[in-house]
Amino acid sequence: MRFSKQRELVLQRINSAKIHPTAEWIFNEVKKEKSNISFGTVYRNLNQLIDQGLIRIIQLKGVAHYDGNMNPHDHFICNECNQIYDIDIDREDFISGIELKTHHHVSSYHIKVRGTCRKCKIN
Amino acid sequence: MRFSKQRELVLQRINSAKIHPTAEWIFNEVKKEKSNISFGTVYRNLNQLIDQGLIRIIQLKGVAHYDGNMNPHDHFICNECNQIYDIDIDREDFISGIELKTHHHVSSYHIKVRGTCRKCKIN
DNA sequence: GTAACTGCAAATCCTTTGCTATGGA
DNA sequence: TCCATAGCAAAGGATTTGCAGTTAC
Repeated sequence: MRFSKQRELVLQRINSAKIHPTAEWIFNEVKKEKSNISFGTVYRNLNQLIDQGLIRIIQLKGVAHYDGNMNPHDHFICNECNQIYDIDIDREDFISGIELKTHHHVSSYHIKVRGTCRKCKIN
Repeated sequence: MRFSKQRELVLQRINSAKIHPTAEWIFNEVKKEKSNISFGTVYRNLNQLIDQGLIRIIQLKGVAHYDGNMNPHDHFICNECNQIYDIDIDREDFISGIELKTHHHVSSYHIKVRGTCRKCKIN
């Protein structure tokens, strides 16, 4: 992968962001420093950074958010303000544990597990 | 909510489906019985069924899938074939527990917790 | 020099919406 | 009758892609 100022800026903004930004947010941020950057470039670089394992994508209501923290961790999404918080999950006393630790009110959770299914393992 | 043949068919297909279908799959299935149904109708009914708490939506790679099983449960998504399996998660020995039970190979998981965050609780 | 990268604009994909017509209660 | 719902087609929002020019190495 060749160096590019645009990709550097995209990664920088994700890593310094306190939120889990969308492509649009990143685009607007990078634009402040490189006013002629295009959306195509932002998306192309985001996909490359994912392929390189430097960032991860979080789909929320069909909109992609990006996260530069590659340490395994989970997320708390507020139903009101839609903000995404990082959380470390302690599996004992699942919900009460989260509530005690974070002071959020938990109404539901969804665990998404990925891997290779038993059918595909054979092939 | 008034009765509609279209909505009945949409719900029926979701509930009898062994997969977690997309709007497109549901549209094609219902079309077999009601050839003039439109995509708009399918989407409108899907959103209504969600509002009524009769189905739930699962976002996967930015595409909506629908699930008629409202019992709290989680999902296993195969990296190869993208099939979505229902799973019941036993929090002890998280990954090994899933692998033993399902015979899938787990490479990662992501827990999405929802609720009201500590900031929004105040307001 | 050349392959990767860019900006731009058009295309694509999924989903929603405006409109007029239809049909359930 | 009356209003929720339908079909159709156009609009919308997010993301990808084709192309011709530019840049890192």
